[in-house]
Amino acid sequence: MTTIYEVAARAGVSLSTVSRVLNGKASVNTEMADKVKRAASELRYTPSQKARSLASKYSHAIGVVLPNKNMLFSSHLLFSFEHILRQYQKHCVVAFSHDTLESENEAIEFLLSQGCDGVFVTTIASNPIASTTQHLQDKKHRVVALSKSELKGGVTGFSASIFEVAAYAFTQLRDLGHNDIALISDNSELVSHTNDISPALKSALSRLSTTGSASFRPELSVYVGSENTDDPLLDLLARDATFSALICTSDTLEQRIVSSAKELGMELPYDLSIITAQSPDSPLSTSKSTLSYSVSTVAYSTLDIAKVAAHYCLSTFYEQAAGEDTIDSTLPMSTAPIFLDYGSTVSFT
Amino acid sequence: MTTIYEVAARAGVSLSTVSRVLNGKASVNTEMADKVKRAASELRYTPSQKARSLASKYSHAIGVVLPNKNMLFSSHLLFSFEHILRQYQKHCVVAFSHDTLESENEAIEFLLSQGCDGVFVTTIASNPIASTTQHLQDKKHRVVALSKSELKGGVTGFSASIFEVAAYAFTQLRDLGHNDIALISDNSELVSHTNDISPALKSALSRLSTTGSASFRPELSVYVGSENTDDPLLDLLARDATFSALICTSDTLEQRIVSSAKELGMELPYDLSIITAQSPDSPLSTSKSTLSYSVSTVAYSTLDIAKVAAHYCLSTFYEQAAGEDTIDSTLPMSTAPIFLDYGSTVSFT
DNA sequence: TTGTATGCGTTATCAG
DNA sequence: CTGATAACGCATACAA
Repeated sequence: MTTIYEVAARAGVSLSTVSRVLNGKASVNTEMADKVKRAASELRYTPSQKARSLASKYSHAIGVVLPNKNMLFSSHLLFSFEHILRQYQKHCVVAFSHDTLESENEAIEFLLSQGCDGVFVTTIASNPIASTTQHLQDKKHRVVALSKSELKGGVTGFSASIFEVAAYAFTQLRDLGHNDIALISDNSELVSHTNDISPALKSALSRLSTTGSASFRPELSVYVGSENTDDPLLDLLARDATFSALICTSDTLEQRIVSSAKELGMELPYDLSIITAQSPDSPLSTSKSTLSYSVSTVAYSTLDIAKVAAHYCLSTFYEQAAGEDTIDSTLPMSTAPIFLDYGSTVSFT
Repeated sequence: MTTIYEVAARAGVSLSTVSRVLNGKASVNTEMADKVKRAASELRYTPSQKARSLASKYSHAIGVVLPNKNMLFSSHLLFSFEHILRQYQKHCVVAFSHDTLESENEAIEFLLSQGCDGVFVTTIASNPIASTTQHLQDKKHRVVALSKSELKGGVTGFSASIFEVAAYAFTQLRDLGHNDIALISDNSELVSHTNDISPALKSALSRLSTTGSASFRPELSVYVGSENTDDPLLDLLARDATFSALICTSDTLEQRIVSSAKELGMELPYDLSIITAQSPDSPLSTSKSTLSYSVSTVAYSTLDIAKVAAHYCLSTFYEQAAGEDTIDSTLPMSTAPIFLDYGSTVSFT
């Protein structure tokens, strides 16, 4: 193991100079810096993270708490998350929860005790964040959470919930010229008891409307159907609902709608445009490519979620305000990034 | 942050005594030990991993290189791996490869440079271990690999390959009383060019035969069919092959065999027992429960692979020879553990 | 068995 | 802008 002393000796300077050059903190004489750099590369010097973490405030380790459920989703998320953070010389320490509040807290404590600078909690499946707030209160600044619903108690984080995805589906359809849109769901996050769209969805809609490209259209009419019947589509039509587009909230529901539409002699997507708003933690089906009809899927992209998460972690755990544009911004970034996901999606024609 | 000094002060002993008690290395006076323990728990003392890793030889961090492909498999593996190692106070640092030799080596180097005691490489998808041997030569003792095929160049590790799974399928069928068994596959690891079972499978078979519960039966007759025809089953039968059981090597192949058998009027599993030898890195299908016929699946259990991996890591990276029985041994452990996997499997009747 | 002293490789805080 | 020197918190060889 080659140390900083050896580099200093070879470059003929003091070790503090070497440290400065390699960390780029203070300003150094150019030629000295060159000598140091040369010496370092010649000796293939790699700073010891162990010593570095002891001496400095940071270990550059970020903990990630993963759920036991929805492994496919979370591993894709982890993939992107690690990829981004490695570019910042951060490494990811993982610990799985078993989808209980207790095991999740155990995992957080474990990661923190192992010296992580902070922890990213992705256990959105069981969504214990809200109730665990008490426990996280004192270590707020060391935990970033990804939740299905809104975060409470001032815990840093963001939510990737179905209503934001659904709202995006609405705007997509609206931008395509649809003014009469139906939504079939029994999800209480989307549909309220009065069989109307939920307040959460409404606010998500208005958020998107103001930032969206198209102007807000108040004349948009929305029909809400329940998926809890034999034939949701027929049921909705029987209520004199007239709509040219329809949003459903799961793959299985979509299958039913499509076959039902075909039985009714409808042509897709001419008579009816169908779009599936996929929940972030639902197992993303990859069999879409076999569909012969035109159906769109809108869902969170794990890459985008990872970008936001990385942003939050970097700015929460470190001074380093790795701004929205510091991260590769081929894609825009916001608190609620929404994107078509997985190439298997068939787009509108 | 409460340090070891404060604990020592509160217990009225020296800091080295505290260190000894907490690490259980040397022998200590019982009552002193008690005082120390009490003081430690009262102060909620948590040893600093940062200082510990600098002072000692180990960081207690184990790197895990994950592939980009077969995410479902590798995340299940990671889940078990992390679960086991956490009990040994080890934590897992992950880094993904992008299924290229270059990115895999990058990941290994990154993890090592971050202070990991060793790295567990699970990139069995692209199986680059054999060719990267050169690069791992000098850090042999810091890398444990999970490979699809045999490891070369003395790299520590083990293989979880299809032929070991297939061999297990053979013994299963043999133990059920089948003497005439067919194997349908085009996998060169299983079937050699002469349309016979491959040498690797043969040796795996004999390995299992000696350790298995049942005695070896040399009179076992094996028929080998190709899956590369319209109707593999019919093809095999046309060659006057008589067998009561059949092994196939993938889910899709199994589907074909089953439907073919039904067309031929066969009753499953009375006329023909079918077993699927699932490759370790194949996406484990969870839809088996919908099958109405009796088919068994034999595959590596990710839990067992994780156990073996943990064993290797513990004994390779640390003196700590976490023997076969140190690890929870509800299930037996060997270099090639084979088990029924995922509850979705339908067993023989 | 217990306490003391030194080292681990950096970063950070000072004087110069 | 540069070079000594003191932390960082713990493990460990060594002395008692």
